[in-house]
Amino acid sequence: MDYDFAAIEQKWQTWWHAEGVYRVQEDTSKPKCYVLDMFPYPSGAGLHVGHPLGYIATDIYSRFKRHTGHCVLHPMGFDAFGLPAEQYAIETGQHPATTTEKNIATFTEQLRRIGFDYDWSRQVRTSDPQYYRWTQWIFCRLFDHYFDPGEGRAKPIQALDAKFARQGGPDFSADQYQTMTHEDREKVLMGYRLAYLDYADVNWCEALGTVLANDEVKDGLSERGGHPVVRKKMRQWFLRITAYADRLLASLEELEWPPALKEMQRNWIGRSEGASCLFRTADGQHSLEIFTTRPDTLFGATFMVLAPEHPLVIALTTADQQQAVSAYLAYAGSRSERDRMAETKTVTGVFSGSYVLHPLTENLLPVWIADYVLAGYGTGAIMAVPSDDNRDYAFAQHFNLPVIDVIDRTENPAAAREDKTVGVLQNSGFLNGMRIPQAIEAAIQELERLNIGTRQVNYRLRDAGFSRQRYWGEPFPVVYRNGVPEILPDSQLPLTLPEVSSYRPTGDGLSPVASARNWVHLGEGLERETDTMPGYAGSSWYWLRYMDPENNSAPFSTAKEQYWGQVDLYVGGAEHAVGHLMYSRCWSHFLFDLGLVSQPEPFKRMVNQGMIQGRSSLVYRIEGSNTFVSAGIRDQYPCTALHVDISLVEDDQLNLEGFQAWREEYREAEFILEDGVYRCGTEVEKMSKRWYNVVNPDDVCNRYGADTLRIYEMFLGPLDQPKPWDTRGIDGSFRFLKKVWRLYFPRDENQAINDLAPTVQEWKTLHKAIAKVRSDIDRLAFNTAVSALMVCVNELTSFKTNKRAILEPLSVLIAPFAPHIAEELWHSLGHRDSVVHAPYPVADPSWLEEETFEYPVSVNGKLRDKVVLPLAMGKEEVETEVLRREAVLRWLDGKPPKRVVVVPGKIVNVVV
RNA sequence: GCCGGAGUGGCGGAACUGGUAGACGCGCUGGAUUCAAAAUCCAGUAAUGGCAACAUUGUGUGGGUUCGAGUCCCACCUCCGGUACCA
Repeated sequence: MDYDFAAIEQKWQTWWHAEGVYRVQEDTSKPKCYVLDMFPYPSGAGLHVGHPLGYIATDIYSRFKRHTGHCVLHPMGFDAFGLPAEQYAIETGQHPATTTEKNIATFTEQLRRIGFDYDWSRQVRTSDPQYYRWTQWIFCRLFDHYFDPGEGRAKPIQALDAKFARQGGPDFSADQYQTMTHEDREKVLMGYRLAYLDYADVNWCEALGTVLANDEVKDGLSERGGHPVVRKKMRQWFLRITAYADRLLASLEELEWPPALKEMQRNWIGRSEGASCLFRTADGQHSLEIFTTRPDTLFGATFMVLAPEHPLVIALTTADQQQAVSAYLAYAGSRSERDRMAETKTVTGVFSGSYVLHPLTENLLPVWIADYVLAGYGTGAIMAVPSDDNRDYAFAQHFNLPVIDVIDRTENPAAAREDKTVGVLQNSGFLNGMRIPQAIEAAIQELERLNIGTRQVNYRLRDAGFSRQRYWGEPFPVVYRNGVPEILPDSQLPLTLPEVSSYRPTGDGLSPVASARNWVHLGEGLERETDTMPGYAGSSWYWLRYMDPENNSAPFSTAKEQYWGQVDLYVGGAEHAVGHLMYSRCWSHFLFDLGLVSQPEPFKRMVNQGMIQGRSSLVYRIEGSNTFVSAGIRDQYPCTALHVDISLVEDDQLNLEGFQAWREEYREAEFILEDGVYRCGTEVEKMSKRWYNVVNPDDVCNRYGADTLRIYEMFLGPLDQPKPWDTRGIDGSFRFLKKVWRLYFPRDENQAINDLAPTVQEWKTLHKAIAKVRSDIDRLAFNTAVSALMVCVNELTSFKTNKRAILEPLSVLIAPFAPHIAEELWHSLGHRDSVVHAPYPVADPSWLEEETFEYPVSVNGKLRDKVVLPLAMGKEEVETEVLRREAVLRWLDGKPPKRVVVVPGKIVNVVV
């Protein structure tokens, strides 16, 4: 009987499905384990072999946890709202729901073939009204709450409303608030809600009549059509994620995430401590607020710089500078973000004509305008300290502005200009002689005493834009009554998407939803919001829905949430390092404040799987001809490398007829061969249709089976490293499974499995593998776990092991990696239940005890003695141990040896 | 520039806290089996020298710590990923 993977895999996948072996039921008698994959966007292209890598890893991990007595939740779903489906709808007129449905079916079928242990009954889809009902529900809660900085958590907006009515607010009294109109009160509260409306720039393309996402804009032109794109203010929804900045930063500490990922999140939040400071203009008309992390260098400020977009630019420009400033603003406005980033070396700017007073020295400081200061960070204005900031220094040099050296670095000449810790203050009045950290403190205290500045923490993090002018997303459960937004009562959720006749943008900047007139207009002065939520809305809480996907009265039940708690292991791509993970953490913190989840942090342990790269094949065309030269001899000709479809290449040799048939232009192609064949060059690069190097998992499953695919993907290398796919290497994994098969179904009938007692060697081999595989799975080192299994199977093969006592635990040992063959083997041993729930074998330490070895000891090249020592003993320990032996000492005559050479496991050489 | 991570055979990669470098797999070489091939099995495979036992050199480069360094420290080079006029 041969290893017929196709029949085996088909058989057990059907059986698992029929038996419901992967159905998860909360079981309080067991410890829980929640293993999660980032759910995919169901694109039309289907999967390539890179996609399942992370899924295979979580599958092995979750199966292992199930074998070791955990109640495991390992769900899968689809992030089904998004742009590609909408684009496709625009082009074909098909409803995005239809194409999405079709794509999901393809994905599901591809995933099923690989034999994952997902509980498909818990599947979620973000575009399902029964799911987005609760996304809308959470949005309503965000709208209904504000962040109380005193308590550091979200509270109901009614509490703030009551507080304002009782004690007034920042710039109004209680009486004033009470007498405000409803509209005005709402305006005030809008400044606090966690989901709020504000005006912000969007990428507006007049020609297309639509708003574009950032990645649809290239160099100021629309990616499709190349029409000009301008910034335009529009009223949009935002999430006040900045309110949670401190908490999101602090709780990063407790997470078992890759250090790089945590660092990216830290940088994204970009917390910096410093001070704000007010500079009055010389005419006393205005004051300019700046933020600095170096208040200690206040005496070194010799000029001020405003961002071109700063609101005071107009007011501070004097008549005689009017022209120069207008010209500069026009120039700055014409430069895209990209231009600005690209040429950071060029110094540009213009003098406004105005001066401010230095708050401490009363000196006059000129106010300049330059685009190296960004409107979006801090206050959009800085005090320039050329002595301690490289950009300020370059600017001062270029425009010949004064420099006051305020830091004495003689103690540490190597210190950089912007070094924040090294040096002593000079030329700085009362700060003179202080070290930098001390001076920062003193300066802040002085600013606060003079009431012109205050200690301040600044963040790079911006509030998240939450509006999209698109069709295929969650509708906002919002109605405008005379322009004032109100959320729908929970009983009216879900608010489903209206049917529209066209998915094309309306041309006036509104979402296609706006064309559903009856849906939008509810009566006099009563209109629905026509924007939809962005792609990340549905993915910001989906892991919670898996816990209780059928719930019709709440997003999830408290009891189920308390059982499943945090995600124990989350695996996904690093491309979501800041977006999805930041939003999800924020929503989770918010739900925690509401008492809906038991921990603020959603994902305890996180791993980014590395990308599987493609191995492209290249052919070399001699320039100006249709002749192709083999890779080994291409240096003899001037030629260009061209990508060729890897399906036309076998073992790096080109299928010549196939190549000629591939493209019309190659029909007449001629070839210069080497050794009678055409060899292709290879290149490792991203797996992409563009390079014709995509390997489809279905093809691998057809040829080798899902178990081989799983083993090979894990064997390729560490989970988190990028690694090239090389189909030629897959034979090793396939051979491994065939060897496993032969242990259970030997060719020789006399070798049939029996109940004899295994030998010591057999036990040792098995238990060594158990110990190694268990610890490797724990640290997600699946590549070495597979190696350990290979060693084990190789040894058992050489022992011709056919003992049930070894082979039974072996089938379970292999089960997480190759579940189909394991299930077949398990049943072949007479079991009727599924191997999926079999207890994982435990390593017996008595079989792992160290072996000993009898070391021959040679003194000056002559064999003199023998000592018995553990084989695994270190070289030096052996040495010490040998020299301690009386018998050896006798041969040394008490003299210290010149040299002792231990060849571990072989001999000890002593040279006197 | 800054922040992460990594440089090990022909290739992918092992070596988990300093202790036999190159596990495991691919490829390659030789052999067995076969009419032949595929498949399978056995042996070998870092380099150099040697028939061999073995010796010497070897983990990007140069130093250092240590009885002992791929692993730790310092300096540098290269590659990958992220990020940036962030005041």
